Amino acid sequence: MASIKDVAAAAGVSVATVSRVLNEHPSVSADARTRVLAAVAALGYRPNAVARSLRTDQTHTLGLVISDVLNPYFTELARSVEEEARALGYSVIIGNADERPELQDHHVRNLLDRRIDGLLVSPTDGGSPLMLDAARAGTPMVFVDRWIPGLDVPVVRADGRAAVRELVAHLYRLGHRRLAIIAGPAATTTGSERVEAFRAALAEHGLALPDAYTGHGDFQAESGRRVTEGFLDLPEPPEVVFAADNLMALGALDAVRARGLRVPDGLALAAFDDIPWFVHTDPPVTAIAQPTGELGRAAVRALVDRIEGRTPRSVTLPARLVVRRSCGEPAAPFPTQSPSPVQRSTS
Amino acid sequence: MASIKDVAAAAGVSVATVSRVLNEHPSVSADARTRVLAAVAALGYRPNAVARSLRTDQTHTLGLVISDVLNPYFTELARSVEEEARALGYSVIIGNADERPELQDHHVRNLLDRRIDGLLVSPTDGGSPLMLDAARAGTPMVFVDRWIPGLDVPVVRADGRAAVRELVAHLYRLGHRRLAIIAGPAATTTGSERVEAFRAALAEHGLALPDAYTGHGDFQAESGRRVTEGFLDLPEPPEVVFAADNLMALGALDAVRARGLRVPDGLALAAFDDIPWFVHTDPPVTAIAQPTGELGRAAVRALVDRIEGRTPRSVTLPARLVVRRSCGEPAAPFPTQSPSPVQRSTS
DNA sequence: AGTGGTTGTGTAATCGATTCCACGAGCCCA
DNA sequence: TGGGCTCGTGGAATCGATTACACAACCACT
Repeated sequence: MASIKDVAAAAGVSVATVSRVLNEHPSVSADARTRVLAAVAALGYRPNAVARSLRTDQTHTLGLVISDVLNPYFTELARSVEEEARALGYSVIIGNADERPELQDHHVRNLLDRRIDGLLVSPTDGGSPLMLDAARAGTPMVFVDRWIPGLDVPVVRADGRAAVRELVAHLYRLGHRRLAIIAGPAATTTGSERVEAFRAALAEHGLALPDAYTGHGDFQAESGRRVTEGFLDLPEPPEVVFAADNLMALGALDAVRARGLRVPDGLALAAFDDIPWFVHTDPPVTAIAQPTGELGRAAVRALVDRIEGRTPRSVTLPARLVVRRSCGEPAAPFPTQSPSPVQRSTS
Repeated sequence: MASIKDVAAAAGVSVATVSRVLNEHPSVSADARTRVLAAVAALGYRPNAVARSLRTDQTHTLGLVISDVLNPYFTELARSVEEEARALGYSVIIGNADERPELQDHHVRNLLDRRIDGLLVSPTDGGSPLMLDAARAGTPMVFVDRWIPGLDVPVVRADGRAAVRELVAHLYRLGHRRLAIIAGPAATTTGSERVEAFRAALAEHGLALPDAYTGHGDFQAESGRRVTEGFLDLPEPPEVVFAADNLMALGALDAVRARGLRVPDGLALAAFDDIPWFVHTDPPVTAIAQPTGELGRAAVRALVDRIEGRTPRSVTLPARLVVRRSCGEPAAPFPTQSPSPVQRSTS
């Protein structure tokens, strides 16, 4: 593959001049410029990004470490991150942690070794020494969706509390009183926050959240199935299960179906994170939708601000409830007189 | 961040010795080794992968350009690719082409500029000059799922012909005679092959595939919806629609539902590519399942063989039919006496 | 004692870019 | 005419690693 020296030789100039042409430095004569550009075209020359990075100490690359690529929420996030990064002149290397802290560490280490310009993380745990050190050492970093408390790192996330209150109000209105939750890992902020929001919302209606109705999952489908089976085995099973993410909801759906029960009569279901498939499941699933694309874009903007010397801002956007049929009430065929801001999907 | 010079100074040796210790070169004294390792630990030194790549001309990185990240098939593929690559000591940079040739080109160019060791591509079209040149110039490359004819590049893919024949036999047995297909772009191999396999299978039953029953989609949901609406507007609409990928099937499901019809009574549906959600849709969707994980792993192995000087092999694995309820017959509650190798899912 | 071989180490070249600095040419103005 | 500009250019240092080569020290043989 041709290098800058070959181009310089072909154009009859020095490598410095070639570099200046390529970087649009003003003081290059028109004559030299055309000769260089001709040589570049003739040789099919492309600058070696590795060499450039070594010299300039910038890779124009962002690292994105997400918790689980098979989760459509994170896929959509990754997509919007890549789009916004591309628009700003950066590429993205994605690391999939699969909800495993040691894999997350592997990717963070790998990305740091590659001298990425900045790191976007949705941590699977409270943070390894590696990540904490990197943050404190000044590696540009932004947390997205989940975060690690106590670090001076901007956070871009959705606030689901209002939507969870709406959801609980909706469930209460439908007559449900025994409400259970499948929580995520307590080490993640989204794992604990969603439980707290749910518990607080229940309290507003004078309802408690007993331990037996608090299942511990890991944000993956299998745990949703396992926890739901436990609920169904209780002497007094819950009437509704609220899964803290879409994959655990999928597992719950499996478990209900495996018992020969139906949603919502046997057990009603709601989920955090809305995805296109929820419109088509049997029945369509009531969910709390995050503004995923907006979160990804905002996270990239914050990170690039940090990298380029501007001051990054944390961003919190509201999530919203999307009512479908998995909790009992058939979606109204026409707008009801409901004064609440609950949205109804078209499904 | 500490460099090799800092380590050398701290350990009281030359940079060459540090490098030897790090690369496990045999002729280093035990004494020097321990001093170097101590300095490495004390400084928290990590080798700069950028500098190393420049010198060795290897990045230990594979590029993966996929057609659409939002398609669960490709997500699963990407995941297995990353896993296998990691096991073999490589990282992966994913580029999402979104079924747009110019975006595909952008990513290929970007990856080549970064001097990735090899490229895994699932082409969205017949191949741009850039990609053809790279292949001919000797860039290690492997095609996965889709390929470009006429290039000497190994191909790792699934052969769906047998499964399509089984599907058509299944549909015929259920009494369906008017069968339509939503094809992918003719520029992709999977776009044209699936139509050909379908047409050939129909011919075995004495059925034709009229133009009116051949819809042209682009592998994304919206096109599935549009084509299906067209089918439903025909004076004599088809009884079954076979979507050439899962997203177009999702679009078809939308279109059917929007008309107030139901699957399979209003219109039966089958899809190429099976995904976890198809078990939970209303009704569960009959699909042709590819051995996705195996494909991803085989593709990485072929590419790494090529990179490391061994001779890569093309691989073709069979796809298989998974019968569910979207074509009419309720899944049998117990194994039938069917002598055919058709698999039945547990849904 | 001299020869040859092994072992451990350092010096310096190298990868492909960017960029500081020096220098010559041309111009303007005093 | 000469001093000070600006402009265009090339030489060379530099980024952080790897590695060819030279060499010193040591050992083992003849």
